[in-house]
Parts: sequence; structure tokens; C-alpha cells
Amino acid sequence: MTSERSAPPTISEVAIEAGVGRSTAARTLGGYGYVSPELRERVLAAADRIGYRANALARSMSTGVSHTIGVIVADLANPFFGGVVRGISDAAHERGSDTVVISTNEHLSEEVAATNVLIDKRVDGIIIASAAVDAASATHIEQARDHGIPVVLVDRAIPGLGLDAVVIDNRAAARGAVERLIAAGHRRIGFVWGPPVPERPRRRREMIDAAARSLWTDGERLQGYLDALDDEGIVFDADLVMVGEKTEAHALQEVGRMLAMTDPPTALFCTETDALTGSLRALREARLRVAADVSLIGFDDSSWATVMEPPLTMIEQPMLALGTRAAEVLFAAVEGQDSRGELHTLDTRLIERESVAPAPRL
Amino acid sequence: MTSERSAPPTISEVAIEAGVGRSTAARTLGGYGYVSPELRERVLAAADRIGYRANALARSMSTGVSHTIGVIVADLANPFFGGVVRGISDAAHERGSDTVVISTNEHLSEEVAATNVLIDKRVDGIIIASAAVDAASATHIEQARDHGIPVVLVDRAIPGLGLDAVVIDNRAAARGAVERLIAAGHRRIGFVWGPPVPERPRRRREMIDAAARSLWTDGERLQGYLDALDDEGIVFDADLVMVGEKTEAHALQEVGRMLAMTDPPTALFCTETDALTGSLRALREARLRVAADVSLIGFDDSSWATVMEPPLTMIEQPMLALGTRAAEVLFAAVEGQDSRGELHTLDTRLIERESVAPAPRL
DNA sequence: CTGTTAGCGCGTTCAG
DNA sequence: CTGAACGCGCTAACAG
Repeated sequence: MTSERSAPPTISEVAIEAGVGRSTAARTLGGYGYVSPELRERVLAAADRIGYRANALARSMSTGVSHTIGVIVADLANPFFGGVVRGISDAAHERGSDTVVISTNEHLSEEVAATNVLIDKRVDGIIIASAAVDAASATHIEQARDHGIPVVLVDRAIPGLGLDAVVIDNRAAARGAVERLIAAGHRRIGFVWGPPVPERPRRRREMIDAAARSLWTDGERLQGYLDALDDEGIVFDADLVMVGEKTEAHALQEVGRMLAMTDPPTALFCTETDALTGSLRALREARLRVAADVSLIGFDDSSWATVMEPPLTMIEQPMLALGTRAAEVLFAAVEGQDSRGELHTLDTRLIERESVAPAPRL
Repeated sequence: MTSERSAPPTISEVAIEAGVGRSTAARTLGGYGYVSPELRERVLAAADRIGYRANALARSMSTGVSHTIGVIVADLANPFFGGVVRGISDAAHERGSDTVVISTNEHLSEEVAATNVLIDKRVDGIIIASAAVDAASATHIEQARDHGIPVVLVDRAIPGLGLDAVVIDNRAAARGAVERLIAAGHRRIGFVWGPPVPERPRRRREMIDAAARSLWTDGERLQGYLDALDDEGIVFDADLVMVGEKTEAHALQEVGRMLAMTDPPTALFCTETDALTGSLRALREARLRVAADVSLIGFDDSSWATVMEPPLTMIEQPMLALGTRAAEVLFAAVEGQDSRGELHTLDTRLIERESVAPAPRL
């Protein structure tokens, strides 16, 4: 109602309008130092009369804190990351900070660029679900720390780097799910979403290494799968793990291949949402029913798992909690508590529904 | 490898390290003005020797542009908004800007606070899926404009405010879906996700107004539903529209109520994802099958709609495109083009699958 | 308790 | 083509 599009009012203009010195205005508006009730009133009145809003940039310049944290994930449109980021931003908001989010498409180069941008913007801290799999490929993270910016990892840990990480126990979760399948009598269990390599590794070790090289969580989940197999003395069959591009389309193809084997899997463990939908489509194409013909357990509980026919047994990840916890750990670091790269592990839950049935008799 | 945790290096330190004047360093590092190749080299070398990174805050102070845009949505964890925000941030990234996102839980008060924060941070522009339903409740948006910050609306328009908005044609989309149902012979069609009022309005006008008062999209979709009914001369039955809290649990309850009527709906039009899952659960509880017993069309195509049994017919919204388009419109405004509050309408698509079957004979 | 003064790090005149 | 000086809006020590 006042100005048209001139420069926003500054604290000096408020001071003039109120007829006081700059710093008196600054003190009341900035909420620090002492100022008499009368002047205080005058300043406040003047401020909103001319529509004053503090310039947070200028404030950050002086104080050195931006009240902004940075978040780097692979893809914000992925509901998992959407949930995590929401958790982070809620916790940040509670502490008076805002959140800038950058998606990297799982490319390390974009992650490095994103980190630099956040350093430039002088964010107070960074939370990152990194595509880096070892310390060697995480120099950009150390660079942030060199600039005095605390970093905490979320969803994915990076071994060897002394960094705090908030994660779930992927290995134990996977193991639990596969054990559930084995308990139902299954011995041929497909693993959907394996290492993204063109050539199928034949040896266990190679398989795990290949998976881990791509993504920390992938390696852990595959490990858990093997743990369960080992415990029950089931021999590992490399042909039962999906290999290649991690897309729904390719999962469809790989599961189709498995189903066509002479000794096909009677159960499937899907480590990701797209792996699950791909598997479901493969079953449909093969005219096989969930549970009745092939049992199934998925990762990342989604609302729709409930309304499927039959309802799907899933491993639930606490997405929001991963985010809020990561933010809490970050703020602790921002406030000076330097910690020794702990691994903060949150619980998962196997939600049993009806997609696991007893294995068919031989 | 160099500093421990001292203050980040400034441009002056680079100048000293390179043995040149401050502004020579500033010119090469800032990429403006002329500087001899030799000195240029020296400066660059010195810069990365001491790990210099420009302070974007200081730069913004001088230039007045922050290379940051703000986004306000109801809930980032909602896959729809996740997609929209991803689209926005991709487009912004392409133009060298970053994105700070704030969730408001659909509360106007939080939206106002969020707007103020963004004004304070001097973002270059704001994109907002507003909870405001009319100009009177959107004063915070005008305030942003008063501060010279362009604003564009996404997903939801606000009538009466001369603001650019990037939306889909909700009314036409809803109408198309309902017409499809009518074409299949249905005449008793339930509308799931109606006005969130405790008391069920009996008159059409009241019903629409109640819906529109809560959310612009809700009003439009209900209008489209009525348009289709009118066209085919089907009488409106207030008992076929859900009323009350917009949650999956309540949808379950309301659809259960409809199904128990003496003249129950033979088809359901669900305007939201949670409305859809709620409806699906209600059908399951009533031991009714999708298509065979009750036809169904949903809004917001999701990957899982494909793997349901039967696959679901859905209205697809271009989430990413909504975002990228909104960002483009915003940047046009940032660069000075002032436009006259246009409505940018993107296309939706009715994806026909198998959840619509002919209505049962009477 | 209030006003004055000096920076924060960078962009941008303006002389040399 | 290079270096010195001033200002962006605010905080923070300092006198009065």
C-alpha cells in the first residue's frame, strides 16, 4: 500500500521515521541490547508503518550464521527422499533455519558441484545422502569441513570417513526379510536390484563388491540376503540376483528371466520400490499370482502396499525420522559439539501382511 | 589439507597470496573487467592453493540478487509436491539458482510466516501452491510483491489477484473422467474428497462453495463432476459426495457409508491419492471388486496404479512440468517482463486401463 | 540506556 | 589495464 517497487526499507529509514539513532532501531528490531519501552514502541510502529523487513543477508554477513542448511539427495521426486527432506526441514524449521535442497541424480559430479554451491552460500551445515562409496571419492565433503561447515550423512554411510551418519541397519533388515521367506519354506529366493554391472559376477565376493561399489545400501542389503542364506545352509545361486541397470523396466526383464529358469525362484525380495513394481509386472506377465505362486517382500513401505491384492509384506523405513534425526545431529555439530563419526541406526520394521505364503511342496 | 577451522579465505587473502591488488583478484575471480593473462594465472593459482570460495552472501549484498528462489508447498513428503518441487529446482538449477523449500501443512498462518522468511532472505522470486482461496486472504503475497519479489502460483490459482498461475484444468479433467464413467453406463457415481465441512450441504451451490472455500482445486473438480452430470441429465445426489475431514481413514468411512446405501454408487471418482486408497480399502471391506462390482477412476497417476489388479484408470498430472513451467514464468518475471496475471494451463491425460467396466444392468 | 564508529566480503566507481 | 576508496544493510564493540 506504500512503496511501489523501490528498494526495500532499511533500518536507517526506520530510525529516521521513528526519530531515533540507527542502533536504537537496530537493537529493537534485532532483538538484542537494551532500549527503553517508549522508544521501542516508536521504532516498532515506524517499522511496520513503512513495511520494514530485516535483510537476512546483511545480518548473516555480520553474524556469520545464515540460518540455512543445505540438503543434497539423489532425487527429491523420489517419495523416500521427499519424506527424509520433509523430516529434515521440519526439524530445521523448529530451530529457526530453512532448507535448500539440491538433487544430483546420483551423479558424483553434480554432488560435488552442489556441495560447492552450499559452501559458497555459507550454509550453517549440510546433510547429504551421498553417492560416494569410499573416502577417496568424498573429498568434496572434507572440503566442506575445511570451510568449517559440519556435514552429516543420511541414509548412506561412507566407511573410512569419520563422519556422523544416520541410517537404518540395511543388512539386518534384509536378513530379517529373507529369513522370513526361508521360514515359510522357500529356498529359491530372487534378489531384485543387484549390482548395476553388465556382466554377472559368479562369486559371492565379487557380487557383493560390485553392489557396494555402486551404493552403500545396495551392498549392505545384498550382504543381509547372503547372511540369511548362509544361516540356513542354502547355496548361493548367482542367477537369482538381478544384475544391470537399476530401472523398473530392467527389473521386469530380469525377473522374467528368473521366472523362466528351469528351477525358478518361489519367492522374491525386492530392495526398492521400482524393483518391486517391476517384479509385480513380471509376475503379471508370467500369469503368476503373488503369494499363491510366488511370495514377495518389498522395501520402503508405501500406502498402496495395503490396498494391493493381496496386501504386501514390507520392510518399513522411518523416512521422516531419518530426516529429523539427521537434522538433530547436524545442529548439535553446528552448536559446537564435535563428535567422532558415529553411526546412528534407526529401527526398521517388517510389516507382515499377506504376500508371503508357504513354499510349494517339491 | 591446509587450514584447520579458521575463517574461510577471503578475496583479499588471495590477493596477498598472489601479490596483486584486491580488485585485480576480485576481477578475475568475479569474472568481470579486464586483467592480464599473467596476473590472471597467478590469481587463479593462489586461489585454489588456499582453497578460496567466493562468499555468495557478500556478493548478493552488492549485486542485490541472491540466485535463490523460494518455494512454498503444503507438504514436501507428498509425492505430488515432491514432483513439482523437483521440476522447479531443475529449471532453477539450469539458470544458476538454488531452491529453498518450506512446507506449511496447508495452514495459512505458516504460509504467511514462510513468505516473510523468504522476503527476509531476499530470494529472487517465490513460487507458491497457496492455501489462500481469495484475494482477501492473500495479503502476504502482495506484501512480497511490494518488496519487489515476483510471485507465481502453482497448482492452485487465486481468483481476483492479478497473479500468474501454472495449473491444470481441474474442472475439465474431472468432467472428462466422470463422462467416461457415464459413457460406461454409470449413473450413480460417488465423488470422493468433497468439502471438509461437518454438515452435509444439500444444495449444489452450497456444496461447491464449501469445497471451493477449502481449496481452489477441490471446487474446480467438484464443478467438473457436476458439469458431467448436468450434460447427461443425471440428477445430483448430495449423499454421493464425501464430506468431512480429508484423510484416508475418513474416505474409507464415507465410501463405506455410500456402499451401504439402498441405492449405492456403481462407480467412484477419487480426486486425490489418499481418497483413492481409502476407497480401495472400503471396497475391500465390503468384499466388492474393482471394475467387476464398482468402477473407479483416480487422480494423480502413480507407478503402482499399473500393478494393481486390475490396473487403474487414472488422470495423469504433469507434476514435473508444472514445476518447470512455473519456474520459467517466474524467471521471466525476475528478468523484468511484467505480465498480466495469466493462467498457464497444462494438459492432463486420462490413462485408460481396466478399472472402468460397464455398469450393471438394472 | 543511547548514539557513534568500525567492520563483514564483495562489486563498482574513479584516478593512475 | 591496475590499485585505492566507497557502499550494500546489518551487528557489535565503544564511548557518552
